[in-house]
Amino acid sequence: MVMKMSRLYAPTLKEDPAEAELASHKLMLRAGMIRKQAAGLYSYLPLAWRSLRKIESIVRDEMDAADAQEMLLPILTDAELWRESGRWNAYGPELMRVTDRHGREFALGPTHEETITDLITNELKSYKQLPVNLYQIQDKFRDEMRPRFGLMRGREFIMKDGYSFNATQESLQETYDAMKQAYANICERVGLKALPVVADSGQIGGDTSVEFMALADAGEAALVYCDSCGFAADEEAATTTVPVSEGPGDGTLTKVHTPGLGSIEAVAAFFGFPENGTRKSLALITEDGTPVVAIVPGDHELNDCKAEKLFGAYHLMTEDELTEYGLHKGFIGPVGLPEGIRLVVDETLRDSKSWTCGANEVDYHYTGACPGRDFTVDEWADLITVHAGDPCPHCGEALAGARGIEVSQVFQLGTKYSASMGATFTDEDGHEKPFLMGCYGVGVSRTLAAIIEQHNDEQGIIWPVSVAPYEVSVISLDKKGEALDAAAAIADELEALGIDVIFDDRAERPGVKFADNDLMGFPYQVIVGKRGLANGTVELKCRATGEREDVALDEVVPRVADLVKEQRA
RNA sequence: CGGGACGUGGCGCAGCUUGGUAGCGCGCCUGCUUUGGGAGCAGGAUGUCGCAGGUUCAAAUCCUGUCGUCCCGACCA
Repeated sequence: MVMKMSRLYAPTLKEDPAEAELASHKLMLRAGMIRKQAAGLYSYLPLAWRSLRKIESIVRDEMDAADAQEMLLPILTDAELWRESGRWNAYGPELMRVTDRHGREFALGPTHEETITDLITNELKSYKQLPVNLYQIQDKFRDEMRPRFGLMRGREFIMKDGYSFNATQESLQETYDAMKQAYANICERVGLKALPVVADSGQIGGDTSVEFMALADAGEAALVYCDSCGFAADEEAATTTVPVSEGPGDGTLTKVHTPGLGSIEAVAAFFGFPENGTRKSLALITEDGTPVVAIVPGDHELNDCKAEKLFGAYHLMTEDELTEYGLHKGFIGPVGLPEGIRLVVDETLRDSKSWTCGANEVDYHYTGACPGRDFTVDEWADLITVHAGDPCPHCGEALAGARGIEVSQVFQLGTKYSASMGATFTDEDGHEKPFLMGCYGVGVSRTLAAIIEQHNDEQGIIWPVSVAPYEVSVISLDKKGEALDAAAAIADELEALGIDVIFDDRAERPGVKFADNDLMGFPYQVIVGKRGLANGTVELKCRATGEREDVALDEVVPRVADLVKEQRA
């Protein structure tokens, strides 16, 4: 049966709801696709659900083609497993916890490394059974500090999560590469312009990771990419070799009176040098209480993500702590650092021999400070946040910046979970070894939001055919009579050809129908009215281009069917 | 969790400063007219003003608390 729009549960809104900020969020609410239940919790109405199922089916298709097998794990996971992996505490308040009637604790799965590892531990014993790659599509739960932007960051969301178990690094790399390719295919097929970027592996752990970023100004993530060599990275993870200019002076250590110049900007201006020629010194306390001075080029920031890896849960020194350690805000530097303070310097400064930096004395800076000669560096490390304009680490060309929505991510986990949970197999040589694991996630509901974010205009959503809730809408301009009958017949014929079609049979005025159909974004509209029928034609409108064309009544069905089938991914 | 804003028919908002009858637009229902880009006229329904206390003769309005929502920041698919 052809779906009739008069029966469709899709309450549309004329005005933007006050709570929505992003185009995708507004449009999904306006087009009657989603409704909020509570912060970060949404009901998917029929239109959204149809698109989600299409996205899922593309995901399944690609997963199966890459030799992964679908299964389903329980959403509730025993706290014991989480304690074993150490994440019951490490995951923190983001883990939704529930207690059963016996007082036993469970987590609502935010991801399923523990569950899957526990499962296969008992079943996979030999290298001969490997590799195994399993996936599921399921609701996930994360008690986000700040759910926002509709489906972009929900507390309950749909995710495809997959896990591979491999015997060797080569095998893991192979699976990982296959997943990466599958993810690129998925983005392409759902109509997303996405960039695979080098990522930080974050909370899940492990060492190698790539995120797929759907390019969108509304994206929460900043990324940098290189037009010449194709390198791309999450700003959090990007490394670079920033050329640093040497400071003023002839390279001899000189103390300069700089009264009141406690900022990089002021110091650079004072010396008439770019900020890049100065050195920014930050005093902080690491997780284990060690005082550290971290130094980065004056025009760059300390990267929080990198710093946390190095220092643990660190914090910048408070005024009191600065005093306690004999440091002066605005005039901190590497020369004459008080005893006991560890000096960590960004890699990019390795070859710089003439620094302009604080003198550890109020109102004084040094020029010409030279590492090795005037002070000793305890550790060189990658500390800075890379910016657009910095050179590409591979080819040296200037990096461009963009914003993106992280729609999927692949990780090589290594033995992080298998080791802590005692998940081992027997290798060829008879030795027991922990599995090498990979994990692969696609934010399915977020992908839906990202697609809309990339495909919309003033009028509403513009669905790619592959994920449109309906591929064609047939609109009757009359409430009854020949136009209605002709439209009904066209809709029937299209459906018989396997096209997803919806029939706008509503007793609404044409303007209302056009507005709703544009808002809901069906890729093709077949508009049937008396006027055209008198000439034996109907109008075919392409939502994406806005082009309309009169097509003979008996040609429109094959015509639209072909157009649709061509564009199915 | 820190900072900011907001809770008034289904949706978008006004009213609150200076306490006293709850209002507008959209949507909804009925009728007539209209009918190729969100129609016109006429009639109609819908509110414990987030919740709980307090002040007062009287609270949407003032006070206290509380819950919820949104935005900015730290986390992530």
